[in-house]
Amino acid sequence: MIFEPSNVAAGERLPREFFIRTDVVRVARELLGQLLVTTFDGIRTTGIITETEAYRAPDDRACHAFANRRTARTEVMFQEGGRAYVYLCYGIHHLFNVVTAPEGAAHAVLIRAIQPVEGVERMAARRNLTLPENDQVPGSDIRRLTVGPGTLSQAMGLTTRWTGQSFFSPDTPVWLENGEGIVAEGDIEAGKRIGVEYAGECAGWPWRFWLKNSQFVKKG
DNA sequence: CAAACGATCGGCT
DNA sequence: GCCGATCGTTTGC
Repeated sequence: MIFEPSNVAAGERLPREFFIRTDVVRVARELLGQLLVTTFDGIRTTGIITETEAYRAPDDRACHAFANRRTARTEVMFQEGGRAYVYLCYGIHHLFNVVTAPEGAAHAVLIRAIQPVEGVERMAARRNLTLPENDQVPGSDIRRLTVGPGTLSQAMGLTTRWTGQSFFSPDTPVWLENGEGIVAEGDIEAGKRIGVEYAGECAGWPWRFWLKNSQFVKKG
């Protein structure tokens, strides 16, 4: 069965067919507007994906599995799409990626930002932030909750503990749901990926995507 | 075994 | 805009 946007109604889980497609750049675009869900602590926390980046072995120097090099850390990227790849960055930040493509191809999409929907209080607690009493409080910008790959992972309770977790196992605490279908091309902007200057010409590839009209992205 | 290096964040100037 | 924190992973000796 081939994935078709019309096959999945709003609120339903994204199926295996969505993730195992071979074009990770397209999947990165089509993850925009979808809903990331976790259910830790018996509490459902969700957010609309607003910013993503594609990473693709073997030709992408910025990808951890560049040249299809297998290590203990990157092995999960070679597994079948539809699971988490979470790794520790700078010794502090847990970065959550969605593994894509069939088994053997190491492709993944870094989730860079979400817009909180459900469980906002729990997210704030995980972030050690106090929710603003109103929108005018200086320094209380709600974006500090879930904008940035390290901060959204913390808000959602996602750590390296969950790397390899399938979105389809019966008791999984993490999965994705259809938001409102595939976002139109005109509502998406693209640019260079962040923090990959070391990757030579790959650093210039426009594989970062964000919702043009969202406040919940790094710039804007 | 030692050491360098991050797909970042937040505080400070 | 700049800079330090912080530690698992990876690679080199």
